[in-house]
Amino acid sequence: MIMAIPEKPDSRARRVKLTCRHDFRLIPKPPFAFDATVNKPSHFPAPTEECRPGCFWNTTLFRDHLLGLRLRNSGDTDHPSVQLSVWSEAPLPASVLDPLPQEIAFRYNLQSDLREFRRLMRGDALTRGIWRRRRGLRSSCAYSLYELLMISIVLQNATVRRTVQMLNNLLNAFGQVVAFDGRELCSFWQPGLLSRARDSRLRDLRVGYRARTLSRVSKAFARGRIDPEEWRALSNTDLKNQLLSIYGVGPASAGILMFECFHRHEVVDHIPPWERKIFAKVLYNKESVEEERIINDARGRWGDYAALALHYIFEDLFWRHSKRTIPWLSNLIRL
DNA sequence: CATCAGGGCCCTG
DNA sequence: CAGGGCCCTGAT
Repeated sequence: MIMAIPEKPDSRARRVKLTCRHDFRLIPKPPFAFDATVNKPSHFPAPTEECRPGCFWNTTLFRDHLLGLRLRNSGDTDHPSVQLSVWSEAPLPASVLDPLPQEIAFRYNLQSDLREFRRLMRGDALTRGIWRRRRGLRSSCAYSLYELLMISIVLQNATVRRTVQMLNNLLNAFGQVVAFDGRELCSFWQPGLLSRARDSRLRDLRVGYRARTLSRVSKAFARGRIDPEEWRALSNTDLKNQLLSIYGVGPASAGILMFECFHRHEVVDHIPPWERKIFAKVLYNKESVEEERIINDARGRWGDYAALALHYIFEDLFWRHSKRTIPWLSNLIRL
């Protein structure tokens, strides 16, 4: 488990209280592992979310509305059910409320059919046990594409500590502190707000050369020229090309977005250096292995589910690490 | 004190 | 298509 301290919301940020509440019930396709889907122990802690067993809170901007979300497990792996509660400042118009359950179902990939994947996992000696422990885990993202893009950008060429620092600085400067359901979380900003910020102001937030990227991406979103909901229908190749066309998005960020945001479980085109070391150890018991080899082997073993299988292996490792420290893994997590 | 790589990406030759 | 440069930070 990454032990960086999630900083408390800062007094510099504006505060807002969300008092309107709407409730929905979502029924995922079984098997569905609630905790393993909402909580990714390999991720760094973000002040925009909070996680407890059986419950998850986060803020997000959806169709220009600031929302506080709570997902609560009200079923089990084989009979899944999720209570979704949504808080907002004012009553939400139908244009936001109606598509919301679908949106959340998409973000958590609730309707994914895992039968073929299950067959592949159980047919492989390495993943059989992992499937037993984590069956029903999905690729998921609690955030919009824009929000995940901001996270991807602060991940670039940075260690965990620095990523956390950059994100917190940005959230404090441009986000809000959001109170709902008895807790306070940070929220991201509207793209337009960041697009108008001066370069020097961003530099002061210690984001370095990423200032240019953050600003250009925000401009593109503020202009409304990017419609991520349309991109969901694209083929893997077309989607990847669209993502790569975004300024500041290269192979590593495209990989994150393809998998976490768009749930493309087939696509493993790139494995970043840090993950490469971890897979080298887990899959080959070696210090380092060629990226090409890891990718080809994964495709051979898990076919169209190579990315999802690697994700299961990775998250299972971090889940076990959070229960009982795995020394070699501690050494690879560079704070 | 200096130097350097780090969970990339863009741009140039 | 290889490699330099880029902001910062902590490690050496």
